[in-house]
Amino acid sequence: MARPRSEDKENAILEAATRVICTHGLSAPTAMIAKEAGVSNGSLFAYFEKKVDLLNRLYVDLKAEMAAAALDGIPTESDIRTQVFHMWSNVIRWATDCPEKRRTLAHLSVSDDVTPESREKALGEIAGVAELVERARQNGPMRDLPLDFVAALMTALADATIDDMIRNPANADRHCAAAFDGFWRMIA
Amino acid sequence: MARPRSEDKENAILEAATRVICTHGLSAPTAMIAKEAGVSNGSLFAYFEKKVDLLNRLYVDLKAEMAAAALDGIPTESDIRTQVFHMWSNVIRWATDCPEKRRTLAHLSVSDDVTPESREKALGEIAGVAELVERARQNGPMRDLPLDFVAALMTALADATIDDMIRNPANADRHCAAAFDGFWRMIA
DNA sequence: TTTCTATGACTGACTAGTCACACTTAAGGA
DNA sequence: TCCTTAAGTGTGACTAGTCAGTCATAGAAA
Repeated sequence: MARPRSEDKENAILEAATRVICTHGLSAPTAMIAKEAGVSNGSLFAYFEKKVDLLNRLYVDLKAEMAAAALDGIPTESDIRTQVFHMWSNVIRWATDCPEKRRTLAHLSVSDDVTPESREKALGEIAGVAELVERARQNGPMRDLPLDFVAALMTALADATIDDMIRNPANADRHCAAAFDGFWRMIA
Repeated sequence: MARPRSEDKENAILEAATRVICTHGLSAPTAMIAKEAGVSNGSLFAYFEKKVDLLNRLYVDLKAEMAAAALDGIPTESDIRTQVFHMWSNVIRWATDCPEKRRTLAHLSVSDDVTPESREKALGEIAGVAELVERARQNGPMRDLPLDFVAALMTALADATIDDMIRNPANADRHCAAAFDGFWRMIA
């Protein structure tokens, strides 16, 4: 009986928030996000009751998108090292292809506005990644450590590698491969 | 002939800022920092012209303190692995002993308010750490990579390890040692 | 006609930084 | 030893600006 809410507008707000937060940080005004999305200030609050709600939604969405990118086209017939390297490359390609998404995700990751519930949800989204890491380390020296911890070490290495690749594009591929080799010596 | 500016007050402001930013983030009001330091709002701006200046100073100070802690009591007679492990343990002890400083430093590290100049300065403060890493990797598989990159990988691993130890204190020592073993397999 | 969405000016709360005035220090003169 | 005075520091109420979130009104769909 009434005018339906538009999914396009919600997406426009989320995409605008990614762009604006990338450059202005989490203190980016909602008015700026709304303007960038081509939507009125008031409408933003129709789609997301509070600014924190928008932030939490964005965090989960970006994590899910990154996880989906990581698992894209994994060669399941190949040996495990090849598969994990494929995943490693996927994550790094996603991060270098979408620097705005990565930067915004980095802002969100360290924010207190992102609730433990959202972080839990995001952990669920990256289950596929964890499963691959589990198979990779199961006969290696880190086989008795909690999987979460090993996954965190991998994420830390990948993140530092991406930072380096962005700062120093000339050696990007070489450093990407070298860091993966290091990671593999560590776990396998 | 005039009343001298008090170094105690400056330190009180820096320490108060560490505590307040730890819990309230970088958006902590200057008024709150001044109150915590037992100093008037106006005085804070006598010691630090702008809020960013305080933030930058705090960043460099905390980095220097961490570097000093890292190099404390290195057994220079022992083999290189022992020395690097000593440094690794020092950093991790500092971080777990002063969680407020670490958390505030983490807030500052990702902030755009911290200028490249401050980051450069901080890099100078940790030169001793870099020198040790250089000796550790010089015959290993990462000998041809830039030292900065290898140091960044170590920092990333140490940081992820500290996060894990804080979340999961029961296994702290075991994970600390296991992560160092992994790091050593990676570089040596 | 009903029931919702869309708009943007507006509100109230908050914050970085200022400023006029009060106070403190130390050097120098008596 | 005490007083004067120059040259600052210390204070907190205040200003100017910002921002999250609201609300009255207009308009679209059913």
